[in-house]
Amino acid sequence: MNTQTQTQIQSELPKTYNPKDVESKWYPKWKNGKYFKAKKGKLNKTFSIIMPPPNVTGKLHMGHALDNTLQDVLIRYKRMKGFETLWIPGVDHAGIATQAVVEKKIWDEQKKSKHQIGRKEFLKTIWEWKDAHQGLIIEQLEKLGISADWDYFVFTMDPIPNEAVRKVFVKWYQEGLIFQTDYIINWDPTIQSAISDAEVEHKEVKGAFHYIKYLLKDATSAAADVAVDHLIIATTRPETLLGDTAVAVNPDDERFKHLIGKKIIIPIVNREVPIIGDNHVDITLGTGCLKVTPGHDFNDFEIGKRHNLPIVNILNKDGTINDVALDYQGLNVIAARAKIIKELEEQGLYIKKEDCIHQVGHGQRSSSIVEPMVSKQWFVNVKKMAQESINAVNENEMRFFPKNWENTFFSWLREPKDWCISRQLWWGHQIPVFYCENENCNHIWASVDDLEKVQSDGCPKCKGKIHQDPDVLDTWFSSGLWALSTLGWPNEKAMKEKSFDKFFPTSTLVTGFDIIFFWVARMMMMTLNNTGQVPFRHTYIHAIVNDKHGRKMSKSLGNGIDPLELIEQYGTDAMRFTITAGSGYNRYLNLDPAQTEGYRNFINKLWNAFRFIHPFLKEERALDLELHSNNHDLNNFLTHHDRWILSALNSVADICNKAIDEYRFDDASLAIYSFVYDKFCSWYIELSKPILYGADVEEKRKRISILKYIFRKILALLHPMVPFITEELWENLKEEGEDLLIVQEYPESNKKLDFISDQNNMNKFIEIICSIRNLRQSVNVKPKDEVDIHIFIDNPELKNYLLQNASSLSDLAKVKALNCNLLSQKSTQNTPAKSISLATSDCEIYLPLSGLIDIEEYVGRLKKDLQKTEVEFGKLKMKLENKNFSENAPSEVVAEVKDKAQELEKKLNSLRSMIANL
RNA sequence: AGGGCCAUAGCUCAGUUGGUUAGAGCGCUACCUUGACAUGGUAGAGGUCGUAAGUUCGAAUCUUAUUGGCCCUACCA
Repeated sequence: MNTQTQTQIQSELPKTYNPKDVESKWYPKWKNGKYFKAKKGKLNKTFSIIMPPPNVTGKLHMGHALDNTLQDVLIRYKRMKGFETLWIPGVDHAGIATQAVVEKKIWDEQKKSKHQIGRKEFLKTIWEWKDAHQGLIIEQLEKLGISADWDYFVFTMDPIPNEAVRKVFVKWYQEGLIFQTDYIINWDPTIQSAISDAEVEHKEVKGAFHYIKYLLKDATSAAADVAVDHLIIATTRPETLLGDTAVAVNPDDERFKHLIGKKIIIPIVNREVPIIGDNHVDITLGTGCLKVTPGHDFNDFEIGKRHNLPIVNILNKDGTINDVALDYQGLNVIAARAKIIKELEEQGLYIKKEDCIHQVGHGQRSSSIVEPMVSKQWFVNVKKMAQESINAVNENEMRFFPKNWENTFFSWLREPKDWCISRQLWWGHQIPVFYCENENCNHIWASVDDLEKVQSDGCPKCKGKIHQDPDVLDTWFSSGLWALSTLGWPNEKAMKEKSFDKFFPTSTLVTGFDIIFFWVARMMMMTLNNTGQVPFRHTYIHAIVNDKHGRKMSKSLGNGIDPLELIEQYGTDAMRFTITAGSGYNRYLNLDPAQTEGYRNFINKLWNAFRFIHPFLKEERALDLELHSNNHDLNNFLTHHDRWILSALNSVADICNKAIDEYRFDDASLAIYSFVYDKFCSWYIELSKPILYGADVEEKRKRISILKYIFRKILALLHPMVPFITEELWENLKEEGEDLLIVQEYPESNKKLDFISDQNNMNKFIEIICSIRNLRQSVNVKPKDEVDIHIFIDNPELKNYLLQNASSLSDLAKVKALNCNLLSQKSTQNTPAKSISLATSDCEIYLPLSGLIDIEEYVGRLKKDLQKTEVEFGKLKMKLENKNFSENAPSEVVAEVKDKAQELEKKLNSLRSMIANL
C-alpha cells in the first residue's frame, strides 16, 4: 500500500468516534441474524438468566440500565466462552401501578370512574393500554444493547403465567396452605386494597401523645384520683377510641389490678367496655393503661383474640370514619382526630398533649398512611417453604454474591408471617376460587379451569349458578413463579418448546437488594415448593444507583439521571462501561456523568488506536500462534517488546475471566481499561511507530501481525462491556470468513505467553525513560529538544537490554547520544561535570547541562528523595534486625524485604555520592 | 429496641487470606498542538487510611470502645 492510499483511508475515519450510527447499525444485525438465540457452544453447557421484568407502566430508569447491562455482560461473556446461553426478557403487569395509571387516564379523558365503566370494559381498556406501552419498554431496553432472546418474551399475565398461577393456587388451596380469614391487614385507603407487610414502609412522622380520661362506670365525677373514678390513657391516635372495645392493664400492676373485671366508659361513643388484664401491657410505658382497638391495631387485634373482644370497624374503604359515630361520618382520620380532641376538651376529658416523633406505616406505591383494618382476605402459610429456602442456601444450592446478602434473606424467612395475597383490584390474576350462588349449597372451591369452563359446568355439587372471587392476586404471586413460567411451566407442550429441562434451574439472578424479600425469597419458596429445585444457582445483588453525592435519585430533588439522555450524550458503550466499572460488591453506585464522559474518552481512545493501525491491517494477518508450535521458535520470532505486551495481555485476560466469574465487573473493566491506556497505547503503539514507518519490511510485517493480534484480543475482552464499538472495529480486523465478534471466543490466559523476564526488563526500561523525562522537565528542556544522557548501570543484563533498545529509548525520551557504562566503571572522568542526575535502584542517570541551573532547587529534590529513601530503608533494616520478624515471618516475605533493602541501599549510595559530588 | 453496613487523596471509590514506598478515575498545577487521539500527551502536587486502646515481628486490613453517616426489621400506650 502506498502513502497516498494510506492517507485516503485515514481521512475516511473521523477523528472522534460517533456512537449513534454504529449503535443503530449493529443492534438489528445481531437481532435479525439470530445471534441472541441459544446455540450449542464448544462447552456443551448452558447458561440462562431470567430478566427481572420491568413494570409495563415504566420508563426505563438508571436502575434498569444497570440491572440489564450487567445481565448482558454475563450473557455475552458466557456466549463467547462457549455456553449455550439464553436470556429471557419480560414485562410485569404491576397490578396497582398500572391500574392507577389507566384509571387516571380514563378519568382525564371521559370523567368516568372505573365503576361507571364496569370491570369488563375497564380491563379491555387496560389491555389495550398495555399493548401500546409494552413496545416502548422493549425499545428502550434494546437501546442498551441487550442480547436477550426476544422470541422468549413473556408478559406476566400471558396464558402460561396465568396457568402457573392457577395451578399453584389450587394446589396450595387443596393442601390447606391457602386459606381465607378475617384478619387485621394493612389497608391502603388510596388504592383501596389490602397490601402485604413487605409493601409497607415505615417513615418517621411528627405526632403527639394525647392524654385522655376514661371514666369508670358509676364514677361520680371526673375530678377525683386516677384509679378511683377514672383512668388516663395516652395515645397517638385518639380517633381510634371510636373502636375501643376494652381497656387493658397489666395484671401485676399494683395501681390498677383491682380494677380488672370492672367496666369503663369510652368517651364520645359512651360505650361500656371491660377493663382486662393482659401481659402485653408494659407497666413502665405511658400511663400503664392501654386502650384496646382490635379493629385497627395489630397488637390490639391479638389482645382481642385472647379476650374474645368484639371488633368494631370505624373506617370506610377510603379511610374516612364510617357510621360508627354519625357526628364523625365521612371525616378523614386527621379531621376526626381534631374534632375528637375538641370534643374531649369540652367535656373536660382531655388532659394534655406531648409532641413526639413516631414511625407510621406508608403504602409503598401510594405513599399514603396505611390503616390497619380487619377484613376478609386470602393468605398463604409459607412457614414450611421458608425453611426449605433457608436450607437451600445453607446447602449452597443457591449462593449469594456478595455472600453477606444471605443474612438479609434469612432474616426475612426465619419467622415469616402469613402472606396476604388478595388485592381488591381489577388488574391482575383473578383468584381462582368459585362460589355457588345456590343458598342451599353454598359450595366454595378452587379450580384450575378458566372462568368460561367453570361457568358452563356450573357448581360441581348442585349445578347451580356460580361466580368467581372478585379479588386479584398480589403481583408478587405471579412474579414468584417467574423462573418457571418463563420456561413454559406448567404447560407440558410449552415446556418442551422452550427447552425447560435444558435451561432450568436458571444460572444467575441479577437484581437489587431492595427486592430480596419481595422477589428473591418468594421465587425461592415457590419454585422449591413446586419442583423441589432452586430457581437459580447464583443471585448477584448489584448496587442501587444514587446521584454523585450518594443521595437517592428523586423527582423532588431533581437529581435523577435519565439513562437515555446519558446514551444520547455519550453513547451506549460509555454508559455501559460506567456501570460495569462501578459494579462489584458495592451497595451503592454514586453515578457522576463526569465519569461517563471519561469513559466516552476511553471509547474514543480505542477508536483512535484503531485509526492508527487501520492503514496497515490489509497488509498482514494477525499473529497465529499455531504457526509457532514450539516456544523456542516463538521466542525467536518475537522481540522484547512483543513478549512484554503479550505477557501483559495474558495477565489481563486472566483477570477478566476470574473477575466476571465472580461478578467483579469493576475489576474486569478497569484491568482492560488500564491495559489499553497504560500499556498498549502509551508504550506498545509508541514503540511500534518507528517500525511501521521504517524500512525493514520483514520487521514491519511481524509488528503488524502482533498489533493485529493484540487488538483483536482487546476487542474480544471488551465486547461484553462495550458491544457496539468492538463489533464495529471487529469488522475491520476479522479475517476472511470469520463471524461477528459477538460469537467469537473470549480470550483466556495462555501459559505459553508468560514472559516474566521481559516484563521485568520492560518495567525497568519504562522507569528509566520516565526518569529521563523527569530530569528534562525539571530543567525545562523543550519536548522536541534532544539531549545527551549518561547512564551508569549496576546490572550487566539490564545494560545489555538498554543497548539493544537504545533507539526506542532515543525516540521516547528524545535522547541524542546515550552513554552507557556499568556502575563499577564510574569515575570522575566519565561522569559529566555539570549535570543533574537521578537514581533508581539499578542505575544513576545524568543529564549534562550547557546553561546555568538552579542548583538549590535541584539539590533540594535530591535531598528529598534521599530522606524518603533513608526512612524506608531504616524501616526495612529494623525489620530485618528484629529476630521475631526473621523467625516468624514466612521465608518469602523475609526474602522480599531483603531484596528491597538491598535495592534501596544501592539507591542510597548513588544519591549520597551525587550530592557529595555537587 | 434488635440486626447489618460504611468511614481511605478536594470529590467518587478500589484495596483479596494482616507482609515491599496505600491505588484508580475525575478535579488541580506546569509544560506541549509531536505524522492515532486536545474526547490528546508528558511531568507533578496531594491521603498514614474517623478517633482511642489492644492483639501481632508486622495493622487501612483482626479485637474492643467511641464518634459520625446510612440501611433493614420489630415496636412504642
